[in-house]
Amino acid sequence: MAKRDAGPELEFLFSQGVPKHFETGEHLMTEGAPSDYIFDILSGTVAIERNGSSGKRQILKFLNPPDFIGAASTPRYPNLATALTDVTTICYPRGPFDKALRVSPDFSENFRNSLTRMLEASNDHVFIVGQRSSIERIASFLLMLRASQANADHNFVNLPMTRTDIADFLGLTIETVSRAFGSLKGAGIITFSNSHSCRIVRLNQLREIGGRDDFTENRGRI
Amino acid sequence: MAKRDAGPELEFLFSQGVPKHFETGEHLMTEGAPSDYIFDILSGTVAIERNGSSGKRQILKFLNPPDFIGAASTPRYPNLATALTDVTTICYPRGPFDKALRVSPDFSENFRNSLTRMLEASNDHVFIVGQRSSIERIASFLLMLRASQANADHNFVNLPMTRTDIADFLGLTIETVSRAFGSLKGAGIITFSNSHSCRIVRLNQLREIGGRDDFTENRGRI
DNA sequence: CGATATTTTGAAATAATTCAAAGGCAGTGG
DNA sequence: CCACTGCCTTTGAATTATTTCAAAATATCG
Repeated sequence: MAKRDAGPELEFLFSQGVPKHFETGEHLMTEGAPSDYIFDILSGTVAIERNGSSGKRQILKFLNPPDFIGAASTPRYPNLATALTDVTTICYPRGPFDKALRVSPDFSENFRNSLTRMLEASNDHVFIVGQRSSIERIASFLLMLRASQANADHNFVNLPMTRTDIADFLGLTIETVSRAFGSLKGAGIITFSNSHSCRIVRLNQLREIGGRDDFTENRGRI
Repeated sequence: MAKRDAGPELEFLFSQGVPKHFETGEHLMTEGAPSDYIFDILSGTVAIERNGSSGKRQILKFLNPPDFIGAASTPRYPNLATALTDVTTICYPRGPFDKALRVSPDFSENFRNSLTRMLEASNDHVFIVGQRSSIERIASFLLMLRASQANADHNFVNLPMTRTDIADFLGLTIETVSRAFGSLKGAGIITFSNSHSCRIVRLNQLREIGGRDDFTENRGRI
């Protein structure tokens, strides 16, 4: 989320922020609810998901600090947001938020840039799910997590979500996810201490499998 | 694209617009090229695509009037834009465009809403490719085209793109696309006059298969 | 009309899913 | 502290949807 450093309207917006806490499994917003709030994530992991009429579930994004939720331009949220861990947020009402967007070009530009990044992340997601094998998807996924987690040990990756969540994010089943992790492990590319965290042992091989060059962060660059 | 009705900066921006024409197969922009221009599409169909290192191709979006291209916040375009038909555009340099975004809250809001809609369309895309069978993907695709084409005959759908393009959009092969069209035809749900246009005969059945309720346009609504 | 590219159809191969069961881990209560 | 319970994950075997490879049919274009 765009950070505080200018203007009385922004000061006002930030003064309107209310801390909100969610426990694992709670919904920050539900499909069809009025899109009255925007949440700035301070800690924890949130899944944005869509539940199809046929019972299918697709996770659209995993969000972590400093992401925010509630970009919807529609009057109601189109998707469901679920806390995968304990989550703390600051919750801003949409009124002052929109006001700040209109009044502050800097704030507006920051928000626009965030939207663009989310759009590019979605494009990456479509590419992964549309074109890649299960092992490649898992490799890309691990690389994405690695990039988004500023761990002291860069090759240690946290997996706060369940296998079901990973499967629903990557368009696979939990069994396929498990087998893909298994074959990366078997190839000596990653190791597991427990099932919710792993260590990348051969980063270059993982990058090769994951197709590092195919993603936004690494394209369109000088 | 946000349309003209206010302010001197917008007047200036619009005065800077240059008409550009592209023939089938030409690129409006290429991966890694400086993102110096934004194109307003006046006619024709453009594919935004990503070509993976392994030779895989994913079409991220099919764009038609009044869509625009070049939202990239990065200094270089991350994706490739290809004209699928003859395409006419107005090309705006990024400088005045960004200036207009900073100066006009209305213009900025329009652009932000466009970005949000694109993001929601991407989310739909992820859902389709991640969760649905080949026939369901084709059904959704036909419904999307139907919605985006304001044809006099609402159940007549143009397919300006090739089967390869459709396959690369839906994460399938051309053979699977062909077979899926074949089974919808066999079920009497659609008919073909030629391979680049079809008629929806049983819209409700197509909607059932396509999962109409699962998409942004039909959710988050009152 | 002939040549080339695109689309459709067919048969075999394969990646992923489904169904089924075992293994591992965390929390609860005795 | 240990056994029990329930949940999540892993592994196995069979099934299936989609892909791949190959060829025929159809459309497009000079």
